[in-house]
Amino acid sequence: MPYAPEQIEPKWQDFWARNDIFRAEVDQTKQKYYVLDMFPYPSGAGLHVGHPLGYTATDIVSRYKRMKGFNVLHPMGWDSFGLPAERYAMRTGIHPAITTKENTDTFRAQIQRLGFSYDWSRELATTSPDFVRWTQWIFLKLVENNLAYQAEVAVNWCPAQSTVLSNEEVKDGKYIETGDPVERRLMRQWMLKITAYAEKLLDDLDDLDWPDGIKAMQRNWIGQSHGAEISFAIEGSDAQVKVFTTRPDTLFGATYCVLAPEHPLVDAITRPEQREAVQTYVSETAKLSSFERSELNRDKTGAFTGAYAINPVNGAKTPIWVADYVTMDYGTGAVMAVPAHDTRDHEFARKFELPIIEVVTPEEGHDVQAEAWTGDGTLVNSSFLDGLDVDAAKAQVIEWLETEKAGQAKVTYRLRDWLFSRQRYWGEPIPIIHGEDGSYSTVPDQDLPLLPPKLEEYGPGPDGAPPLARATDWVQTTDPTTGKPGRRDLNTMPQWAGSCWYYLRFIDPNNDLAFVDTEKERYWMPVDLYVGGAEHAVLHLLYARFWHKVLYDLGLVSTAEPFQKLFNQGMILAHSYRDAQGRFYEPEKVEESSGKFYADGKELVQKIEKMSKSRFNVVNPDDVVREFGADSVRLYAMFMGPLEATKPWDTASIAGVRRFLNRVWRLVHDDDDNVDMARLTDEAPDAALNGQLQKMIAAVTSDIEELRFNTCVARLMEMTNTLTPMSRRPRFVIEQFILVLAPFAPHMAEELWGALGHETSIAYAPWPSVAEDALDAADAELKEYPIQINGKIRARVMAAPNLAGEDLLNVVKSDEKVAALLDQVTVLREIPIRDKLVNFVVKG
RNA sequence: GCGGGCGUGAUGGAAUGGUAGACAUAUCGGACUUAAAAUCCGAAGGGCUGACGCCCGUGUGGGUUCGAGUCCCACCGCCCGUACCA
Repeated sequence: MPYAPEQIEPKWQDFWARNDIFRAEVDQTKQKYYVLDMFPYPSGAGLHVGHPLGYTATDIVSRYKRMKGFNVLHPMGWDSFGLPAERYAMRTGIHPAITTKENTDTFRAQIQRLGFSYDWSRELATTSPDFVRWTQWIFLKLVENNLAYQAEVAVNWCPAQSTVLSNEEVKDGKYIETGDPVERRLMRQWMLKITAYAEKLLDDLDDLDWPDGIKAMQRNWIGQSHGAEISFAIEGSDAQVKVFTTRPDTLFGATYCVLAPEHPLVDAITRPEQREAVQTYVSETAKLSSFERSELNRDKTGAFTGAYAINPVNGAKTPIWVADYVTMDYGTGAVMAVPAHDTRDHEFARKFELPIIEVVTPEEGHDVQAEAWTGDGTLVNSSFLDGLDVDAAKAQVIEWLETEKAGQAKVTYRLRDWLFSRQRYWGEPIPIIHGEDGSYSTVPDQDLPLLPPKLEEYGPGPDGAPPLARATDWVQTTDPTTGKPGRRDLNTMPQWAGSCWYYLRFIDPNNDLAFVDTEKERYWMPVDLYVGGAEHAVLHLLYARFWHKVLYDLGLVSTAEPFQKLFNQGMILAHSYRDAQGRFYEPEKVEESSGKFYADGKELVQKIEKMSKSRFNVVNPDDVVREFGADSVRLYAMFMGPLEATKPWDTASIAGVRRFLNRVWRLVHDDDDNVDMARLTDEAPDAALNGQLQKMIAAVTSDIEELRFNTCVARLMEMTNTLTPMSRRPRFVIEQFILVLAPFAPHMAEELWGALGHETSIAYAPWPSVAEDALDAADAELKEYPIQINGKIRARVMAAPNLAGEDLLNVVKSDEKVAALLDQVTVLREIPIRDKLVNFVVKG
């Protein structure tokens, strides 16, 4: 019987589980290594081949680090609150907890079939009461420290579904599931003060070993900008309008001011004769969705208030307009407009015929009346700033403003506070009790967790109230601190809450006294390697960093950052097939013929796209495991290409790695499936074979450290290709090879390790070290040196390896062919490169 | 617009500034077989040539260098993120 993964894989998975092989405990004598995957939402669709990609990578690192002697923490759990289960409950009446449990069981079984070395004793789910308890406890820490507050904010309201939607569920002003329009509505919501951490979140990025792209996205999202806040007095009023600008140097070029339509001063300053026009404009704007309002190609619109602001620097009267190109949620909600040097102001000024005053000299031939000049230049028309460049003028004008008390330097962030309430059922209820007088108090620690109440129906409550409002008995309660009647908060937390701290709970998942034990936390944190998709680049990773920093400032965790090294696996795409009408076909129904594709007699177009049900191109890992085995799936996932690259899945190509594993099996087994004693020898390998082995070990070791698994697999294949035709195979080489194979194809490695007579699991066998002297001895005989003439290869010379300098030149020049080549020309320069090549620079 | 990334055979991809295409898929040829599958061995970037060989070749155009897929500049194309951010 040949290699049969369907038999050996379940056997070893069972062995690992029964013997707690991957159980991790604090051990101060060993160096720790914490490898974490972004835990999945257990959806009804089951695992997707994208999951095993990242999980295989972290599993290889975990197994490698264990063999290197590290104490490895490698846990898995479930981000199990989520909307699909709730929607399913609304349709069927089946409680989301039931659906969630079923899906989790499916996911767990699918993941276990791939042979990952998780410490399953640490499995957790964000929906479990024990976990919810501590999520709520941390939220209350935020409340206690004034980092959570309630405010009236605009939310996405979907009238057709009578529910609030998250930003992620809204695209182009419509609910992505049904296409129903979504409008803005003011509601009282819980907000988390993430803006208080904007600066730390930005600064601490510098020391993290994260991909530059992700750091850049976080920096962008936080959006720090340096400028000035400037106060403009309003003519005939005590009020002032404060504007934020990054170009205070252009203050002399301000020809009007603009308030956002929602700006609180709009009403107060609008002159009676303009009131009707302004009110009409403001209410028209309010009707627009945020999508319509932010459409880039929209014409500028606005209305004049009739009021004038006084430019503090020169006393100039500038008209105050209301326009929706200024939004209330950035800066101060008001701007000074400098049309000569800002493209948006320029466009507005041209439309409403407002003056354009040049204050920075543009480059030759640029006319600010025709187009704004936003580059550097020399200040003009600006009194005491004349002659300065932009940077000097900024500093100068800020100094002047501070002296005159008309403004000051100011740093503004794009980051907004985090809207933390959802009008949902399947989430952690916000543990707050509201008093009749409008005050609120927190649910005491000993009453946590506060779980979602039992409901008959999971849809929105009466009058569009959140679903929790249906549980009237639950809502009506007594405030345990005051003894007065109160009402529970009707909101739940967003799905992000659990993932903000789950990596801490993995360290100590069963602790009843604390969210994590201090000593264990000190031992295991920070996470040394965190692998997941780039779709969480901003939201999850920013939210988790925020919570972690709050916990750090409260002295509850020992590191300022949770995830030291981050790596993003690339997206996996797949072939899709569609006909001229745009209908998709399942790949099994497609036939290929001379490079074209057909189904039902129609010619199809093949495309590489994201996997999705509607395109019929989703690959289920279970099917692939059944057909090829888990080790093949793992190897293929790694062999496809660089981990971070977006790349297409091609099930046919798995045959290649399966063939490789078949060959590996036969390195040890004969045709009758017995250990092949005839070929396996106890002789030491010759220098060439040992050299290749050592090079392979060195290459795989450094490639694992750098997460370049695709080339690891290629190195393993090369070794096998060398060993396969050999009639005598040194046991030493075979065993070293199996050790290096172990992290990649652990079932195969355990099986062969056992077949060769080892009685303990290969999981903790020491990783082979590289014999440096064997590396040098590798090419004991001859190697080929390419000979270049003026950089082009003209000959090849066989000579001893590792030659350099004069030695190399002498050998090369004594070669007949080289001598002939050099005979006709004048050699200007000789460039011998040690162990590589020789280049002759010649003339004639 | 801004930020990040990517362009290499039929295909996935490899290559500390030093032999471009490792490794694999698909293809073709051979061995084994009554036959097929499996397995093993071999061929293969393009062009010219009977052959030895020669020329061209990593999106395009320049540059640095003895030598560039790799470094620098400009451009073209594609992907991802983000945007009236003052």
